[in-house]
Amino acid sequence: MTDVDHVAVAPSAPSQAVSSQATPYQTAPSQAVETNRERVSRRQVDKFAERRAQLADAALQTLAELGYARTSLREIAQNTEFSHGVLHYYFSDKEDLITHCVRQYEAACVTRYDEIVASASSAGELKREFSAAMAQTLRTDAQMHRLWYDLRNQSLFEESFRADVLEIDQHREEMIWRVISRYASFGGFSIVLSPGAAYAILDGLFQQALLHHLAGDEDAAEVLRANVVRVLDGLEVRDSR
Amino acid sequence: MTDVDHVAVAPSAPSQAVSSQATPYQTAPSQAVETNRERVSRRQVDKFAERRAQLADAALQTLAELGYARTSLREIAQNTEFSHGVLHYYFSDKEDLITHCVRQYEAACVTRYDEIVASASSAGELKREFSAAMAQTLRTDAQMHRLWYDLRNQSLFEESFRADVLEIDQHREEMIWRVISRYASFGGFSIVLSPGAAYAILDGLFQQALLHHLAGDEDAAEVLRANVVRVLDGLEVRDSR
DNA sequence: ACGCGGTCTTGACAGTCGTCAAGACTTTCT
DNA sequence: AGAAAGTCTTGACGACTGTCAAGACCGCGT
Repeated sequence: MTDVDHVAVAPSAPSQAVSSQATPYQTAPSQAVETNRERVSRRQVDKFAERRAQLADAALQTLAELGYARTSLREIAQNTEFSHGVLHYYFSDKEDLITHCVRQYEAACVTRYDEIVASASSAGELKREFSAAMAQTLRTDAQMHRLWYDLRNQSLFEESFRADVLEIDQHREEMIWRVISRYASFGGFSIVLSPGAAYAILDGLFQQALLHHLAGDEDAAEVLRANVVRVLDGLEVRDSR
Repeated sequence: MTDVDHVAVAPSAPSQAVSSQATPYQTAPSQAVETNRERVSRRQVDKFAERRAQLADAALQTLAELGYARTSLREIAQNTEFSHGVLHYYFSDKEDLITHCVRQYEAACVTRYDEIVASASSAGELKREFSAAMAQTLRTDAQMHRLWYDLRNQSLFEESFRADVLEIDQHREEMIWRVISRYASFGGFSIVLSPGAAYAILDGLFQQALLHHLAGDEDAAEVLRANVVRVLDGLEVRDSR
């Protein structure tokens, strides 16, 4: 009877969570009746979303290890306590899984420097801590960063990721701009560069450092730090003439 | 007898060209004897190298269309008048083919701005023409550029391309530096940025513009041009204080 | 205690991949 | 012209891929 819906798309209650993308229990139904069944379904939906997130995490780890081109669903499942079939229980297909991965990645990456912005109390301190944080995340999270660049590059060929990639890129740009504009307000000058240009410049420096770092260049992080400082210095000088 | 060598690796005379990577007829043998056979072998080697280049061209075109992850040998052969088997006659395996592609790509890309450097007669002219040329190649050669970024990214995961990628990246950096240093000497100032940093910054701007251009943003090229001008202006101001 | 719905495993499917052997065709040399 | 070497096609192979159906398992509510 409902076997097709059951297996192919998703189980009955959580299926709404899959298709509508919004947490289904926010659309409050008649609350007086059936509160019990409602609570149950909510618990199920939570559990469903939780496992989805867990599987997407494993997928992210696999993607960061092997890269997009060499990552298969069976390989992802092997970084998991489950078998490969479970992926099609929680995701409609591979594209759905990777899209979910991309969105899940965003949450962990887009607020990276915000606490530095919040805690710094001078232009010099912000400059020092921001450049050091970039060098640090290069050393610590190189795999995740190369995954991001890999996925962003895929979006140059495959339309399906493009919207999500552009959205994440926009958020990264805003994150950088929060740093830059705070830096400018500390220093008492304004910025000639647009937010987009500032982001592109710092991203270019980071990407180059990532390449050299992964190629075994141990100075890459330090060079990156120095270059970031120099770029920030350049912004400062530019407006104070 | 020599069937294995014959088919799997390469034909007898040109096989040296495949394995030794250097043009075999540069290692001049005894020239007095057998000049005839020598001339023949040379012609064969030329023809062999020519077809290799032709096939690598088709592979480059396919890679630029589909991206590394989705390019198969059969797909490459379909952009060709030959069948898929011929690729294993001219290349030992897929890695060999793509490595050859990468090296062949380099030749066509690394001298892009040199004539501008040669012909410009002032800092302003160089700045105008260089930024316009970057915008122009973004519009015209977007497919090839996204291929380059794709391959460079693959080298973050796969060691085999890394050396070639780093070499090409180095040449691109030098190409940019020829522009920048010429620009500085026209303007009568020196540059604070290292060649690597200057390249990374411009490359970051270009890559961002490429993403937006391929996403349908028609202003991307013009924005790139303006940003490049602004960066060059920044260099100029920096040292003249 | 029973049954049902959600969860997960197993095994298979059709398709594609890189690779390679066998042989047909073409060019070149003697 | 015949022989030999080079070139290319054909078809197959084993491995791997995404997908999915069938059913086993398990915990919960009744």
